[in-house]
Amino acid sequence: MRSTPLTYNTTRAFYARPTVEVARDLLGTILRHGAAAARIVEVEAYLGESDTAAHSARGPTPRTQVLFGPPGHAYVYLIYGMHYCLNIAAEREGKAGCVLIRAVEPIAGVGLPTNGPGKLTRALGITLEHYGADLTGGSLIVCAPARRTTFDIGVSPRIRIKKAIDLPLRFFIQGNRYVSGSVPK
DNA sequence: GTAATGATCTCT
DNA sequence: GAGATCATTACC
Repeated sequence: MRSTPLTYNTTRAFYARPTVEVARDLLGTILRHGAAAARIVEVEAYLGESDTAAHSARGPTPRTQVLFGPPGHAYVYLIYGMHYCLNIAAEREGKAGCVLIRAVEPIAGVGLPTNGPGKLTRALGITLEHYGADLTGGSLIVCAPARRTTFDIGVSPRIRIKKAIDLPLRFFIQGNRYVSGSVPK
């Protein structure tokens, strides 16, 4: 049994920045849900404007309203009728933009694979009940490591979307074994 | 009301 | 490479 790293909660200001910056800075942070903890190793940025691949591209809808609300809140949705995906709203209130958590590295209390968007939500027990949850305080939170670790950040186009596939908005920790093995077609 | 779509995963 | 499986969205 190893001790988990000392951590401090992320702040609202952390998320109230350009989506791409938030996405990059989320790499290496700790996602906690109850007793489960995992390190974020792969993310994708979805921009609110001029990003046809984003759910927020065509304006607010009942589902995407949280993306236009205050940053630092969870956007969870069911995809393909089977899997939940966890996103974190970025940008200031009134402007859409979010970061999809694609893969995490288990730290404690995780007994299932986490190398994929649908897998990590299942492994951490994240469901629609977390829709709109405040990730700066609550049962589901994101913490930053007390000791900053350094790593190389890899960049690539986003995976398995059908629009705007040319944009390099996927970020991951270079060489980390928990980065999803999915390869764009 | 009806139909198309999809930021996935698992098995073959 | 294909199927599972359903909420959301767009359109009639």
